[in-house]
Amino acid sequence: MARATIFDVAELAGVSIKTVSRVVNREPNVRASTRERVEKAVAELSYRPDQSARNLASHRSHLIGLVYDDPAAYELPSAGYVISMQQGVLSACRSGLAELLIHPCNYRQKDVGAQLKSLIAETRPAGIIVAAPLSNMPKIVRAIEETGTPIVRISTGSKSGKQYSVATNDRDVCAEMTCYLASLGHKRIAFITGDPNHKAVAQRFTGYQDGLEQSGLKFSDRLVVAGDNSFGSGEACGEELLKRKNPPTAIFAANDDMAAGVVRVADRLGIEVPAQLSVAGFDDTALARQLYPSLTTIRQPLEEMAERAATMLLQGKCEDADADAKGTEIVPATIQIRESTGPAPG
Amino acid sequence: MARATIFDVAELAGVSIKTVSRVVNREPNVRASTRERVEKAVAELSYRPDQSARNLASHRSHLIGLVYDDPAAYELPSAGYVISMQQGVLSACRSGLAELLIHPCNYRQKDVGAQLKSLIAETRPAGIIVAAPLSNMPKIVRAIEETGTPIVRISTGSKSGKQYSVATNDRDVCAEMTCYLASLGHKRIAFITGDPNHKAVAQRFTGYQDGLEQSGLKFSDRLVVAGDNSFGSGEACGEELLKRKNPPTAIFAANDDMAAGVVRVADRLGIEVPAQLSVAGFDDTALARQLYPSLTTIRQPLEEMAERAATMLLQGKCEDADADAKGTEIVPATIQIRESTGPAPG
DNA sequence: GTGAAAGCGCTAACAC
DNA sequence: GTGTTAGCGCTTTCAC
Repeated sequence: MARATIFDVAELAGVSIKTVSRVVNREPNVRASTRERVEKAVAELSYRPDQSARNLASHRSHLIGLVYDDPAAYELPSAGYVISMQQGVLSACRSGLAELLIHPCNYRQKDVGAQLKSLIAETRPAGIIVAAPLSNMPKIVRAIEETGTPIVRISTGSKSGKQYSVATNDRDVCAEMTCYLASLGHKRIAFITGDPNHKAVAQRFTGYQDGLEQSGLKFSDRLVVAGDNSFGSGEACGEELLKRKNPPTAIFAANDDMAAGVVRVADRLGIEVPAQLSVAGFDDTALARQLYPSLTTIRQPLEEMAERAATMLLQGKCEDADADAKGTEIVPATIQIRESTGPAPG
Repeated sequence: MARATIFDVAELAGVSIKTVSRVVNREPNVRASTRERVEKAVAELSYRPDQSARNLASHRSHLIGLVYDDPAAYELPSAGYVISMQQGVLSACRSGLAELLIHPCNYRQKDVGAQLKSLIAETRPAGIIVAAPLSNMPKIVRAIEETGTPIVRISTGSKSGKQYSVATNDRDVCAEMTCYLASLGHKRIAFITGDPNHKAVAQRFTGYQDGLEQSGLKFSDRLVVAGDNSFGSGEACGEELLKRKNPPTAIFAANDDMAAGVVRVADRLGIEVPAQLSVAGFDDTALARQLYPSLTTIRQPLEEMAERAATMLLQGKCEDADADAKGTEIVPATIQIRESTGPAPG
């Protein structure tokens, strides 16, 4: 049995194909009784509209493209980050009759822009979601914009009002975390910065400074060490900080992987966490819960952010090039207090 | 400027659209000089064939569907598993002009079969890759088979010769790991089993038994405890084993998450790893390297397996229903020795 | 080797 | 409210 087409359904329901199309696409202007007849025919023939035909005729697909930094390009731990976003987009897709096309890409390659344009030309997605840190790279964003495809950035930090984006309050929540550490009696709170390409990570540093100020502590760049977002760099930075004559009593790392590195190095140096040292991270990766002691961290609402982004796209809210209408939705991050932080020693 | 169509290219190259089609699809029977002219025109217009039109006309898409167990359905740590497979499929897609459509699905839902059929009817993928454990579930595999779509199972363990599949040697490598532990002098080697729905995990248990036998140790079901693949169950099983009067000196868990649970519980009980207890896992997740002590485990060649599967599909090797031609490719797993295993105490 | 014509299954624009 | 008619941009015959 060949698969049913819109003609088969129309015939069985005794209507024209246009009416079937209306019903399938949930358009208005169909009498309830007609709608029912059509729906019955659809069910009976287990009719599914062919997406290719649909896309071809309508000049758009029902595909959402999700573009993110290729995790294979360096380390694996961003797996959770990617999966969360995929989940978010997928749940929006399920209620929006769409499918998800994933496209990890390596921004270090010269021709990323061209690659993205090819992808778009071939698949004509209904919209593209670009995740951080790519969402902050002009060459990526511009390449997509040039195709005229609606784009939503999952960004972080800065509200650049030029495009639609979904962001979280990295800065504020980092200030909050810093205040929390200060409230535990810590006076020397160190910060490990991350990959400078990652704008969000820079925002976290600013938030740390805000938090110090709000807590009446004064900022010292001696307490700031530069990591690169990796576990290994967390170990290195942690070691440097902890081997000083007057080491910090709390270390706040710009992501969980680096925080995990600090915990590991503390263990090796015989420094007890949290009795002698408090450690906080950012991201709330699976690692954070499984570490011993489990990590106090900040949960980014990635899944929700991705879902919002996909919904914006599917509702067609991002079609117009009208800059005024564009805006940033903020989905707040939340602090997760676990075992790695406690009262300052002494 | 509207995007170029096959007509524009044909006109610029001074040939018919059919010839352009031949060049683009790498078909034979085109004179080299003609091919060149067409390629030049393609480049000049940056022509990209519209996939929708292509699919519509050819009754097939260039999409590969990847179906796997929805990680949101329970815990997050399978993120690495999913990402690895996606990477593998993507690298095959890049050289095969295809795109990847991901479809996590929850096998606990009654209508998974119908959902899969809808997906297939709508997107008409060139083929479907089903990952373990779904690849061992008849209702899933059958639903896909009924649509006539080529399918490759990423399986594990059993070579069920009925379908094309890519598998790894779970059983053999677990025997090897067990022998390795025995060679370190361990006599009481415990095993933590996993989710019974996961056939591969059952194979691991069989491999453990093989390994004991090969090492001249006798199997005792007192040394076998049932986990459910989660970190928490690893903690629980580890605690049960370690609180005995005559505890095992080595624990081999059917996956890394459970092994991590054992390490954590050992730490809490003041048992040193690996001095007093050796712990081994399976999967080589990111966690394995980041744990302290880092985990001796088994690396599954997931990415390679997924790439093989996608390549099989893209080469059209899975079209015929001829059962004889079908077979299982084996990609071997390898032992990764790290810090969590060492000589037996005493 | 190359080309002409006929669709693929749908949506869009308009008529009724 | 509903139907008619043209395509969308390709691949597929099959003819040359």
